[in-house]
Amino acid sequence: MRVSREKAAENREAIVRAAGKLFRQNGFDGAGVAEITRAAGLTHGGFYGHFASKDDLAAEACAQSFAGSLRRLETRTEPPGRQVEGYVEDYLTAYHRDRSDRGCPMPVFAGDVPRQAMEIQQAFSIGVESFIGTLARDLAARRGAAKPAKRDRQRAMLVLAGLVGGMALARASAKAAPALSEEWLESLKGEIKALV
Amino acid sequence: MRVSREKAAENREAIVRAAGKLFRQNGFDGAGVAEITRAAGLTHGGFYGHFASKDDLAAEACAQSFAGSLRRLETRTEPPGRQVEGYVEDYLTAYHRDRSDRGCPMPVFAGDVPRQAMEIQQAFSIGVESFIGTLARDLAARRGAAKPAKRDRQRAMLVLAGLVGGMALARASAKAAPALSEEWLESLKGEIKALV
DNA sequence: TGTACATCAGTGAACGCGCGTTCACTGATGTAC
DNA sequence: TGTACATCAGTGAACGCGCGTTCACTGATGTAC
Repeated sequence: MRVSREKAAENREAIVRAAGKLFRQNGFDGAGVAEITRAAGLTHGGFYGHFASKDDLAAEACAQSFAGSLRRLETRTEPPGRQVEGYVEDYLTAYHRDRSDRGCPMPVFAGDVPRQAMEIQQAFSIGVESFIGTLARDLAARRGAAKPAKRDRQRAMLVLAGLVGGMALARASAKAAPALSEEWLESLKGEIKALV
Repeated sequence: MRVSREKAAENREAIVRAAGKLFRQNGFDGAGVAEITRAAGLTHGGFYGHFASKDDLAAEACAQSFAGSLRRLETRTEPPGRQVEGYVEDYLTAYHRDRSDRGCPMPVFAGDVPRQAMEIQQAFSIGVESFIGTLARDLAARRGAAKPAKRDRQRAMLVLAGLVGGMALARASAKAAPALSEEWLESLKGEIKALV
């Protein structure tokens, strides 16, 4: 049964949104086309009217997840030069650890991206580059510099690697070693904030 | 056709070894029982005489990969207090990035571990804990301290998170953004060595 | 504005495929005498 | 030490299942007059 063009566009958007949640929750290989379209309130049959393939959807969902995650860094309330600190504080929380479906795509996807389709790898790299740039700009502002220098970018990359690695490791130990998982969040919060 | 008990033990070991390589190369879900046993020079039929399940093998292969990786940290030639620095230098190399099948299990596995069987999560957490302890001991030695204090452990966790996150991100960008991938290795080498 | 019909978004059954796992069988090993 | 036979490590076909993808069909939408 045909639906209006407007409704069809909404359905497409609902699929991308559901995919963003489910891929972040279960990984690219852990969420199927049928599960995703069902979560969007549809059946899987019409899927290929909207997307060329599952990889095509995954690349778009990856890009959208990055955009949403980056927005949370760019719309912070702290003054410039204090935003990275606040972001680190919000990033290394039990809530973020336990709700990967709403969180940063990097800790969930990074390990699998090398084995995914090229369009997914491209969307991921573009997202990472945006994060580095935004972090570096705030680190430059903290120094009173107008534009980020190489040292800002390098420090931004250390901060990002620490956040992504730390969150991935905190999640990996959450069930089998909960005390270690908490320690990841607490220790890194202190160590990384001391870097900025 | 039956083989000797000695040969059977060798076959079992060959399966674990092949699994360690293939899981690190293709991920837990990306390497199958048939592929692994074939790489060990066997067929898949006899697999369940050696292991209760694929997850059972994965847990053992994970533990063995950690042991081998940890050995590379514990048998370094630098004097105590200088070993972390050397390890960082070896870790953040193009060779390590391009040969994940021979490298550290953490960047490959961390993202998928939360969705794996509990025995795999346990093997992973035990391995991570060993790494933190060994890194912290060397950081303590650098200070001239006999035993690692809390600050050594926290710093060790930052170093480990940076290495693991950095390597995962360097691999994720290797094909789609090779310049960014190189930058991950170079920038983090400098930044992390400055931490110890 | 109203009518007739072409369009096409979405449905649900079906496809081929690869996966983890099972099982009847084979034949060399290990053991009892 | 030699022989007869029970044991069991490994083989390869087969299983059920879930996956991504395809397709004939449905019926409301959008359009031509």
